[in-house]
Amino acid sequence: MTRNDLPGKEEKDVRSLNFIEQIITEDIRTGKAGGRVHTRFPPEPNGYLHIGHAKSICLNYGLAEKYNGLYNLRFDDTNPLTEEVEYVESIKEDVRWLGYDWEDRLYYASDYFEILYEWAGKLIKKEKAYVCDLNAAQISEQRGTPTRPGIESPYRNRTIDENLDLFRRMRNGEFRDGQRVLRAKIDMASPNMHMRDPVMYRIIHVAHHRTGHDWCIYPTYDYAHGQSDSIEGITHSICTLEFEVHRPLYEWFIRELDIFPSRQIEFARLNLSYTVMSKRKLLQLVKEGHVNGWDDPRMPTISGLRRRGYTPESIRYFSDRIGVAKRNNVIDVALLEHSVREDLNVKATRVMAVLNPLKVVITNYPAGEPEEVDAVINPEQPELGKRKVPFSREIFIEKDDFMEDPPRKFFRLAPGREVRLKYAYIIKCEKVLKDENGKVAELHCTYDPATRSGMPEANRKVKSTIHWVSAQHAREVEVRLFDRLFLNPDPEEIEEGKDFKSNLNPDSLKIVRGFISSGMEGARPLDKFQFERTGYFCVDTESTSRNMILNRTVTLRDAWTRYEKTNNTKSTRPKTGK
RNA sequence: UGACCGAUGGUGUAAUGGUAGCACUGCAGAUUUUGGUUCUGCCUGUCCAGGUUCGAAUCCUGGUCGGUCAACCA
Repeated sequence: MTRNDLPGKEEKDVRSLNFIEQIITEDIRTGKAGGRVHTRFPPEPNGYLHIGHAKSICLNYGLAEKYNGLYNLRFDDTNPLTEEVEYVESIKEDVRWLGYDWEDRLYYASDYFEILYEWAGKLIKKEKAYVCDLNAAQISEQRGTPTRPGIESPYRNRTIDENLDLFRRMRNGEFRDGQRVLRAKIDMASPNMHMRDPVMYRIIHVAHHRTGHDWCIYPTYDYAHGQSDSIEGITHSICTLEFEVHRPLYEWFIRELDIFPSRQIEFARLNLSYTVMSKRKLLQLVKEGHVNGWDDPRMPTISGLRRRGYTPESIRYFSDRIGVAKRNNVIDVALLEHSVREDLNVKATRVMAVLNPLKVVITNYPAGEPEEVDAVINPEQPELGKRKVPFSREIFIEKDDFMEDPPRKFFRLAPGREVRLKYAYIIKCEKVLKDENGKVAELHCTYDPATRSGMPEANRKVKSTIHWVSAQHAREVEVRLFDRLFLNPDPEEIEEGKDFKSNLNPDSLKIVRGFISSGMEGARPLDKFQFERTGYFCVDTESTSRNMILNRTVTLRDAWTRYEKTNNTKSTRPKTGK
């Protein structure tokens, strides 16, 4: 599946553009910016990228591709207090992994510090900016509130020369952190708080990850972002909703500076059910050890999803499916799961693995005479052909595939019943052996030699087909069964006095020992497989040849479990009042 | 008690004054050597009240509900 080949994309192109596409289409029609489309993804290198960022990346870059434009990667690195190269590297890796190539258009806001400084001087000369000696608390105090206008700074009417001199000395390092700031001179009575003489520069005597000690004054987001867009010729500067109130300021700087007019467009950020998305909360989960790092497969980070077994294609498909609008949304995580299943169904090699073994002895099968049967590599890709799988007298099947006293809708193995062993024979359960606790320990079955797959008798109808692994050929592996990180679709829905972590799912990770036989020789980290009837799995990055580790990406859709669940719920679990 | 933004099935998203469509979820059925995939069918929706119009999800007015904004964060 290539990027422009997403299912559903074509019908979508015929009609129904999202609101941003409509704006772009209109801008192209009217010849704005010469009909050019140029977007950017502007992360701050202070954390890891998550699925919400993926939405933004796919949106920004997808739009550029769709309209034959260009896209940049630009690090918004204007705050040396929180930013680090480590994050720059992980972000680049994640964007590249998603399948996007920014070619030579990798930029940093810090590339523009010099021209930004110059432009600030220009604003001072226009009497549109001034140096203010108030401290942070005073500025905040004087800014007023959303319902009450602010008051003007006593330093607001300094002369141009005095401002120029002070600003130069700020840069020269003559003042302490926080001693003075440069402010835009706009309107302290504006109903928009961001127009009340916002800070443009602050003094921070800290080394910057790229510019080192060259600077001790740093531009704020509002002063740096729009100008960076303008410098790069960004036509459509797409950001999230909370920046909507910044737009008048974004446009004010561009107008006063008389530079290329990039246009800011806001969309609603992604929220996903059963997870949290804020960097702060994600960081908390990592720091407090609720997960094992940023790339823990349960995390909604790009690196976590990658390690979980998600493919770039599945994430791009997902981004395309969720759409773009301005209203707040919560996407059902089931759509994300659907997206990987759809991709992996076509790609993943099928393999049989038993995760919860029950030993079966086929009493009429010769001992010490294993044979090989043919297994399909991927029914969605018949051209891939078949693979040999060893079969023998003693095998493991899944505990869940046997019930001593089955309900009517249970089609699998039970005393006296027949099932088909996939790719092999039909067997019949003759005897149930139990341990001292009365638990089922082993099954004795007989097989029908005439039902070997491929033979005419094999077409006999049986109610179900189960997977298996030959005991003598079985290789033990570690299997990590992941589930949703939170129990509540909205982790923020909490009782008084508790926080979102009280909604953590205690069973989000279960580690079991499973058995595989053949088909996974030479598998490398992140290789993906379907364990037939069970789910999609990928080789973990910590997997070694001695201890192979498989991560469950997602289960297969499962009508039986669903049926079982709804029925158990009714009989065994008392309803909690609602 | 301000300004700005938003409101379409359970969840998302289209329809831009002319048949409310698509996807996910759920349910039912067909096919199936994966209770997978595929296919078919079904359930469920325009926040409320007025107005304009032959005709309103769409335009207007008022309300309701939700979100954003008072970092020298981005």
